[in-house]
Amino acid sequence: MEDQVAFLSALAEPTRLAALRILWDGGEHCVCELMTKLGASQSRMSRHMSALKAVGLVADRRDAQWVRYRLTPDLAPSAREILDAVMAAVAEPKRRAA
Amino acid sequence: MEDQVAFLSALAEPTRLAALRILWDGGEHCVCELMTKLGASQSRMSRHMSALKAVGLVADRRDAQWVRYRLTPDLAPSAREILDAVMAAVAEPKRRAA
DNA sequence: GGCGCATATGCGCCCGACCGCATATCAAGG
DNA sequence: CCTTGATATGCGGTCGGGCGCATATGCGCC
Repeated sequence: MEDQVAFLSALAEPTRLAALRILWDGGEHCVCELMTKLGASQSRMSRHMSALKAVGLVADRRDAQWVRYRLTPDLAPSAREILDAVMAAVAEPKRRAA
Repeated sequence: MEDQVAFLSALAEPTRLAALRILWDGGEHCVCELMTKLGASQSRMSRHMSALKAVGLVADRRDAQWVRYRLTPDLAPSAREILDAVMAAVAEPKRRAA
């Protein structure tokens, strides 16, 4: 169960959640793009991506001077389902609070 | 998005997650039962349940000297889906790490 | 090699989450 | 009313997460 807690903790942070929402398009995105879009400092964004990588949510690839992040393609099914549900919730239009 | 972060934060704690797993049977459970089953102190368990209540995950009902907690019956659909996915993951038999 | 852009990381700080302990509150029963 | 069992809460302490700043590292280019 520890895995799930770590996984959920990784999701439970605004910047990381927002980053995942961007990665949710299935494409690759460099740190510089994410930090710009999310208004985060460089070190902050780098660390957050590192945290997402640590729990296996994202993968990275070096491409020249950039590091391209993407969602882990073969994410475990149970994790995938959680992520799907969370992304669906985040993408939702505003309603009254739950 | 803040709501979702609070919601996920509530899930991202071992004792709370374990408590939800117990409540997952759909029934009502008092604090004394939860604290015993989870090996948590009284104040600790009370506070954790309070935290779950604060984000709308559980509802409570006073029954004589006990307070019976249960999953919020009319949980918002998006929240419900996340909870379902998480519970399914937690309930899963052990496999290789995600 | 030197420069510049992109990224990672060491370091120290701060703040909030979580805890235990003690105490308050509440309900039932004698 | 007093006690007893169940639950909530005020308080202080600890610990870890997240941050900025500075610096290191990686990479391409000239």
